Amino acid sequence: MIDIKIIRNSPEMVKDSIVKRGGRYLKTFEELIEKDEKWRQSLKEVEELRNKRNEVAKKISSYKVKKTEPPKEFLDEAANIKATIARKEENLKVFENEVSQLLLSIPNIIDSTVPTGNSEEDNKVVYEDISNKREFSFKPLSHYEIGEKLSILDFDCAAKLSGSRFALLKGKGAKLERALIQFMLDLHTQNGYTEIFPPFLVTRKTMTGTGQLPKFEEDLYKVVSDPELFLIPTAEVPLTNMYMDSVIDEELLPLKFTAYTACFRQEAGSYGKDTKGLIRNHQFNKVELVWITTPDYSMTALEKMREDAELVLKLLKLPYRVIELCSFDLGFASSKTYDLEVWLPSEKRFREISSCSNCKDFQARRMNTKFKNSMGKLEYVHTLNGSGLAVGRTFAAILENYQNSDGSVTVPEVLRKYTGFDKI
RNA sequence: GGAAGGGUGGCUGAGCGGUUGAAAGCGCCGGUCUUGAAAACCGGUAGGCGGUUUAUCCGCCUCGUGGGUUCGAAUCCCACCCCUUCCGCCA
Repeated sequence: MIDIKIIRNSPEMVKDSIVKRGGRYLKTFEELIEKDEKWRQSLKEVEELRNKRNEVAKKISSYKVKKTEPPKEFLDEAANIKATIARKEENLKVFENEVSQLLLSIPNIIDSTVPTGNSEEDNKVVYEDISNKREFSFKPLSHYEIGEKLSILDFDCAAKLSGSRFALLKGKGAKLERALIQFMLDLHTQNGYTEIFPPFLVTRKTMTGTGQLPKFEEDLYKVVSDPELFLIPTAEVPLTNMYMDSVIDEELLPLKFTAYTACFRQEAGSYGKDTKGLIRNHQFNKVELVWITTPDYSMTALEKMREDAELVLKLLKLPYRVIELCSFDLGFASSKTYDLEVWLPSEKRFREISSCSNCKDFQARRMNTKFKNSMGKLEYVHTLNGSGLAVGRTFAAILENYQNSDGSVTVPEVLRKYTGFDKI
């Protein structure tokens, strides 16, 4: 969440940021301002009463300590105040809850360098590497056509087991998926990331820490037998929350984590979109990157993290480009985001394969994660996350970009020591 | 799932109804001593929120979480969560 003091001191700046996102949150914002006013008024009243109560209690205490009876008028006054407080506190609690819910529903302030835009058309291409883009002498097939022909992907079987938007990998396909995970993790751990294998189920509080809750509950899978537990939609959630409610030594920063996890998303609201193949499934694999840094370093960290994710594509020799998301397309928790997009020959277009975001102190404030700065003061850390990469989409990109006219697929060189075969 | 014990400041750990927001130690910051460092000694050192200021004061809240008892709760009661140990079950 953003600092409510910033909202109070510069409401126009925050409003401007919300408008640039497309104005979806304007109503919430205005309601927040209104409720905050009421809450502070109510708080003032209650605090004054509590102050009175404390003073009377202190007076009574001075008699009790001396083992003498306090005057009856003190006791009566105290009882009186108590009743009033109880009434007013109930009121206060209502405002307090409303304000905190509203505050949790306001998106992050966008960074000043983010291009303003009204649709994803306004996203900016900042880099392109198509040196590995092939000219096909035949009509390139889609990854699911290739996969099904080679019997390494079976969507019918997956649908039988689980319904739509699931994949079943078989034989060399299953092994290629595993090889990709291993390759990515090895690469990142060599680059200074600490590998984590986190829980795939996390609590409501954890989901709130990174911003998936309370706004986006309909995107998550929940556990029916335990309403506090949710399946992670990304490893960003457990990784970033590792330092929830704690103070980190500044010397430990930046912390860099990588993890492979399965990810689970309901994909509500994407009916009819990417219904075939590996692009948009309810369950998919991803290798994630997370940084926890000091505020002055987080923008540099974003560039570094993006490069670490790009390296995977470079080594796999896949054509890709880097997009800087415009204000409209920016995620809820992010203040600045780069997307990496890989070339899919069958679609003749680039598709998102990684998203690298600087969330600044937005998540840290929700998680209560701080560090002690050089002045000895506690300060919120900055958090960043990025995919390094989405495994299923990488799988798809390999099938498409490395397909041969005879229907076979060549395994990228860097993967061969993991797969043990060079052709599918 | 059952039983017992426990969750206190950045950390360790005392307190178990009335100036206790909290002893002591560690750590950290400043100072003395020293050519410098260490040691020793002296002093300082929780966070959040509201108001007032813009840097000063006042107030409120916080001893796992949420309720309750009381004029007053870290301290008593209830529920829940987590940790440790033992038993049971189990990949």
